[in-house]
Amino acid sequence: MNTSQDVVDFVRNGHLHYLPHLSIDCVIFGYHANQLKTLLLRYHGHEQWSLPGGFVRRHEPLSEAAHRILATQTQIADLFLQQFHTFGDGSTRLNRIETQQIHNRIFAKAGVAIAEDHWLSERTLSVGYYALVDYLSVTITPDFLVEEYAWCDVDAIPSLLFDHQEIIEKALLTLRDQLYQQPIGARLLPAKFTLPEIHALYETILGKPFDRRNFRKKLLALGLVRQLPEQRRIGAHRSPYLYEFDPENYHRALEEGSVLAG
Amino acid sequence: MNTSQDVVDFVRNGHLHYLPHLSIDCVIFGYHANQLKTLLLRYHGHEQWSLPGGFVRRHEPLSEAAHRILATQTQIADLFLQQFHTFGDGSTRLNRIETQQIHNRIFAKAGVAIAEDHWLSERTLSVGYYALVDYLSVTITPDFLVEEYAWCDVDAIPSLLFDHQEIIEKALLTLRDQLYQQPIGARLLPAKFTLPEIHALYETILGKPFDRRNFRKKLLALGLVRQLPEQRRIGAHRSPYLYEFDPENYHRALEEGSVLAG
DNA sequence: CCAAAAGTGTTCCCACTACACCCATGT
DNA sequence: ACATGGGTGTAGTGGGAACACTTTTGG
Repeated sequence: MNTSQDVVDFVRNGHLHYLPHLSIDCVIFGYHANQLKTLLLRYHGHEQWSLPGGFVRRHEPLSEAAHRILATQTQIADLFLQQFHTFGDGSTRLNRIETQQIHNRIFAKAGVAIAEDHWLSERTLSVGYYALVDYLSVTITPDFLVEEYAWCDVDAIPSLLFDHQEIIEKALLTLRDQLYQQPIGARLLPAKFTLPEIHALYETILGKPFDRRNFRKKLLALGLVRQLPEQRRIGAHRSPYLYEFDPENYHRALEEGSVLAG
Repeated sequence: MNTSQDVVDFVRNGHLHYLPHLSIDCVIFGYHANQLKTLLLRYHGHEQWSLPGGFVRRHEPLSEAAHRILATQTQIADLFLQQFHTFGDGSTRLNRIETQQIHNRIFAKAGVAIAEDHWLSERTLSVGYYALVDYLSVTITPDFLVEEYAWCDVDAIPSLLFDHQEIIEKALLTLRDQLYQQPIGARLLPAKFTLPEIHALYETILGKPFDRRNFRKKLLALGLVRQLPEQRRIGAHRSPYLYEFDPENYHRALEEGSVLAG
């Protein structure tokens, strides 16, 4: 939503166009400087951070809604989006009044109030999607209601609104579970990357160390990556070679669930 | 719902107590005679079969709703229930009129009609849960609206209402993916089972053959099962030994994702 | 010259694979 | 006796694990 008027329209007429009681929350993962990060935002009037999210139109396919929500908040060239869980157990149980207050503080920026019987004040389940993006190719389309955006290291997530903490944790677990079934490496890394980069990425996601030599051996033995003649300059150190994924072997390995050396 | 009056109340006042636009569907897996089966039901007035399902109360945690729905339709001692996907892309896109007609045929048994603007006629997303049960210890609590229940072999599923076909397929894929992370074997088998039983179960779920000797060797090497002195009589053949799971080793192996021999 | 990071090869052993014959039971 | 299904062991090998020194680069 780009203008105050958009927001007012949404609050007044949203119930005609969106499904109540259901939202979509997106955990956007990126990888930079050997750190796994997620994109968070902070609404006007709140100190706590939130996940990007939105609502489903009344006749819109669910996955289409997730893509639309992501597309309106960020401009991401090549997007991988995956549903991972639906949250409705509310470890963070908010009552109607609390929900109303949170929304009122958000929407105050547009000078519009949310009543206690407004649909946004009601209980809302949330479908969680995770997105994998190339950190460097993301640009953000600022939303009228959002005061700031930030990439946060996943091991230093600040205090979050609603049950977004729980959603991120589940997304991380899913990432770990699916590392050998989904093209997670290829989506988080740029087209050309170094061995230390992919090595650190796997260590970060799985939370355990891998022997560098065995790791490279396995990648090459499975034909997952190809070494390029180019090198990258990284300052006062030896220049690492660049690699690229071999799409065919990579996707075959994902289907078979081939596990890398540990 | 046990009586005509229950059904009438539900149709008239359900919107006050349940969340609209959202249902829960349960794929109940059981294992018997070396066949993986799911429990299906057929509503009065329909030739097609359906998954057991229901709606979420307005302030009821989602997983609690799933347990309640299962508990009212079946009496299952020891239940393992796991959310696996939320369906809202509608490969089976039904419009309002078609949805209304399906519900009208179901609810006709109670002599109550569903209007075109009734909440049950509207677009509904579905949260899929799969349950693992010990086939022999399930007893069914007949529902007023259901004409018959049946366990169907998963490789001979009949034509189903709504998008239930897709839901079962996704449940089976999930079962396959999670066989080494969730206690699927232990929940589908009775407390004591034979090696040929568990062997065939793994072959069925993963859809590929395992060498009998290597399979047993691996189970014992990981300490997953203990051989008991008892045997089972199986008619005109040699009596197989009974085994039981070693809970401690079994759960440790699941956490590590240990893979059995292929 | 030094500090920091990247590149690289070998050995050992365990665990997976492949494989076939005998035994128990009921008819 | 026979048909059916269950029980059981070994040998070979390939892949995973462990492990340390050299090279590059910039300051």
